[in-house]
Amino acid sequence: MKSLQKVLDIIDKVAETRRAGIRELSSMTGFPPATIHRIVSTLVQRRYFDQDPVTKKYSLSLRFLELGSRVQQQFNLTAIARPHLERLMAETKESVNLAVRDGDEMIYLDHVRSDYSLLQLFTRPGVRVPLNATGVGKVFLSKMSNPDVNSCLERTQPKPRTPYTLTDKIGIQEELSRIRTKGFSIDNEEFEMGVRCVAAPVFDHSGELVAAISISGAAVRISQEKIDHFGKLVKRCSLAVSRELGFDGTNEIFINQEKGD
Amino acid sequence: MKSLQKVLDIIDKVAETRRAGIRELSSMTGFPPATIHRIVSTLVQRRYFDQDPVTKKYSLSLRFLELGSRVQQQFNLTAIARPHLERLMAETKESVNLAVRDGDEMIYLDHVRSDYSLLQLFTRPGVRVPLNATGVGKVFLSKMSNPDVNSCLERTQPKPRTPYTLTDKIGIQEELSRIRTKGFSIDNEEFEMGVRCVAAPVFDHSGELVAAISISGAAVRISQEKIDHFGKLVKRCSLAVSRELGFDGTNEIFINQEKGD
DNA sequence: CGTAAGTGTTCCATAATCCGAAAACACATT
DNA sequence: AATGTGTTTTCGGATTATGGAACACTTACG
Repeated sequence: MKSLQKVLDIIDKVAETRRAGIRELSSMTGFPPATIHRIVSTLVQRRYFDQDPVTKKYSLSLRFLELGSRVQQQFNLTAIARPHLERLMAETKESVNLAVRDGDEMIYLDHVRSDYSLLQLFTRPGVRVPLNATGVGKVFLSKMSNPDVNSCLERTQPKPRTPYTLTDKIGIQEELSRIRTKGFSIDNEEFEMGVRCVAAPVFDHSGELVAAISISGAAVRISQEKIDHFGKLVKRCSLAVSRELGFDGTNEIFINQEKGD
Repeated sequence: MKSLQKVLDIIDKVAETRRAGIRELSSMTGFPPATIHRIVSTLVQRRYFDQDPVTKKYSLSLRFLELGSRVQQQFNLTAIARPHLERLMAETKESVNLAVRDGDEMIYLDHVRSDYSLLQLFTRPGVRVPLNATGVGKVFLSKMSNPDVNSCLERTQPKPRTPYTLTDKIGIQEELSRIRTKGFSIDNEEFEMGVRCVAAPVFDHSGELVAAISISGAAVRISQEKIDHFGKLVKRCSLAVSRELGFDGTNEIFINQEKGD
């Protein structure tokens, strides 16, 4: 389906640039303006795109917000987790997030913002973050086999986001084995300076890892001593969600479950 | 662009049904299975659709959540309004919503849930509601001319959602003129039994109506006496947002500004 | 004020691309 | 093993997308 490929290229480019004109899209994609115009005007007619009447530039319409909302609903995980996330926020006074893996990235499904903290990590549902530099991502890495982890790192070629970001294989392997022992992961200013996270896994009825829950907040408030306490709380919360999904084990299936190569 | 029309038909149908197989889509759209398959497999390849490996059914992927999130960000309105919405929630202890008009419907951009109320109106960002039966929608109707209101009602043919829903032109015209006088609109169990809303308009720098903010909560808690007080609060809040958008008038531009036919 | 440069938009002959009936395939269920 | 479900592949034909070129319109500049 060659023409559809072009359509999706255009949608991707418009999403990247937020708003773009026909000529602009033409030079980015290499398709002639007439082709772009035909595709884009169909998208406008079907209300998938908006066209600014004065600048003539095109942008994604609210239709995508609507469709995204549908997708979020389909994950009844979100509905199940909500009350637990709110309780965890109340217990810790820190923001709480729910994320799932999508390919080589994590994608946030939901979050409960702390009313107490001023510093907020930007985790709107739909935002993507790397696996290696986040608490939720490392939870997923820790459940993968060593070769899988390596090939994932190969593919994504993670760049250090802060001086603390782990990017070398050996460092990451050590970190993952620590996570498997403790049952929760820590992001110690590895994604954003000044922000620490503590994250734990959510399993479904079959014991499959389906999501991760994290507490995130200013490093000044999440001291080293607090981390173990928060780890306990986030594990309890994620276990409660797992239970509602029909999981009958414990978080401790992590322990001593080193993934070999 | 005929083939793109088919693609969008398929996306629409999958969004409606949440998940669908090829046969199912074929009978819904009238296109032969081979056509559906070609389109859908391209969408899967480009990660716009997911295919359940066991049931083979297709669904919208997280890509749509991502794109929807982008759209929401583009409305920096959301970012500007956020703190005001939170303050309004704190003042009223009721849930607060931000919505914009999209065609003949309203679409929610953001909401702040009350921690105090058990009964919650379901207003996730991206959800659509009719213009005539909601507080936020009536704000937009009240800024339209009578003929525009009538033709909008003609197009949408609103169905009563509760015994209180206004659907006749004369009743609505009276209601709109009341809104123009008061500067805020009321949804008195017109959308959902047991739920009352109070909504006010947000204007941009050019004085154009761009959004509406509403307080929504259980009718038992939002008594008739409270409505005027809430009206004052929601007007103050929406005016504060309007000011941040560069608006230099007052909400009272509604008053005595009857739209003629 | 007029010319030039830049955009979005429309047209149309050409052939590449999409189409869809039918058949093959995969996989449960009986 | 047979039946029924639904998915996937094939392939010749013609519908449909293509893209160069012309047009309309706005903005930038001398």
